[in-house]
Amino acid sequence: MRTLLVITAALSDATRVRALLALRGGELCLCHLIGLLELAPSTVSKHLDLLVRAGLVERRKDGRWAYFRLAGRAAPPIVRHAFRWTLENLDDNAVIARDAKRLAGLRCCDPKELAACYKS
Amino acid sequence: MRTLLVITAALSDATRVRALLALRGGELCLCHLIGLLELAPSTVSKHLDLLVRAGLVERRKDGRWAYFRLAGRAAPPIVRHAFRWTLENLDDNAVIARDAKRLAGLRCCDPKELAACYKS
DNA sequence: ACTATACTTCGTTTGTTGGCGAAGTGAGAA
DNA sequence: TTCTCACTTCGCCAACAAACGAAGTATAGT
Repeated sequence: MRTLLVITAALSDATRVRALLALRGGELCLCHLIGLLELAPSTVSKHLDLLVRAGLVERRKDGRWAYFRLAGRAAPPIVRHAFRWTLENLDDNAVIARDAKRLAGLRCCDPKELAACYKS
Repeated sequence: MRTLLVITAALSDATRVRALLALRGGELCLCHLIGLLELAPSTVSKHLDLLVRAGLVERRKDGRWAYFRLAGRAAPPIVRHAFRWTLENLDDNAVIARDAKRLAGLRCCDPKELAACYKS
């Protein structure tokens, strides 16, 4: 029950669902997500922390950077099912479409060159 | 997206999940759920209203009584999947077990005889 | 050693949610 | 018609959540 509630709570916020969708295409570092979501670093960090705690996302540290990716095959069924449900049930949405578009631009950049990327 | 968030929000509260589980066994009127959840009538009514708005539960009025039941086959896929996910992923839990037990006692009563039922 | 950078944690503010009781609505009983 | 009862709506309060900036941590570069 607790696990279920933690997951539904994590999925009940638009920002977190957007982050989850962004990670479909593979690993991203926090600065990518900050650029995408256009929120303060501390806010994005907290959202991702919630997703990690819910087991939906995994965190990897590399030097100063924190990389996030979707939970993999090792994740418990409840997580994999939740994720599948989310992806299969997203009606087309202006914000999601915009994110996908902007993400393509962000992905091409290494974190180290993100500053330059923002200018474009 | 909006639909998805309404559903996850509805499922992110223990009281509402308990109500949903109680309805697995079939239709219940609000007074049954008040007895089960042990909360104020207004509170339970509000919770059920949220479940109805999310499309997870249907309401039927009969005289003074309001009967609630799980959304049926006519419900959209997103709802049916959400419901299946919820049911399949409930670890055994003390509250849920207690609810199931108490519910058996409540179900035998017509709403009209609930008062007598409470005494036992 | 010092600085700069990437992220996290802390404290505050503001908006939302869950709970209650009181008042309102509407159907059946007297 | 009047009363009662089941439920809903409203108004309030306490607890929680989302946002921010500031301060803290840790790593890479100078």
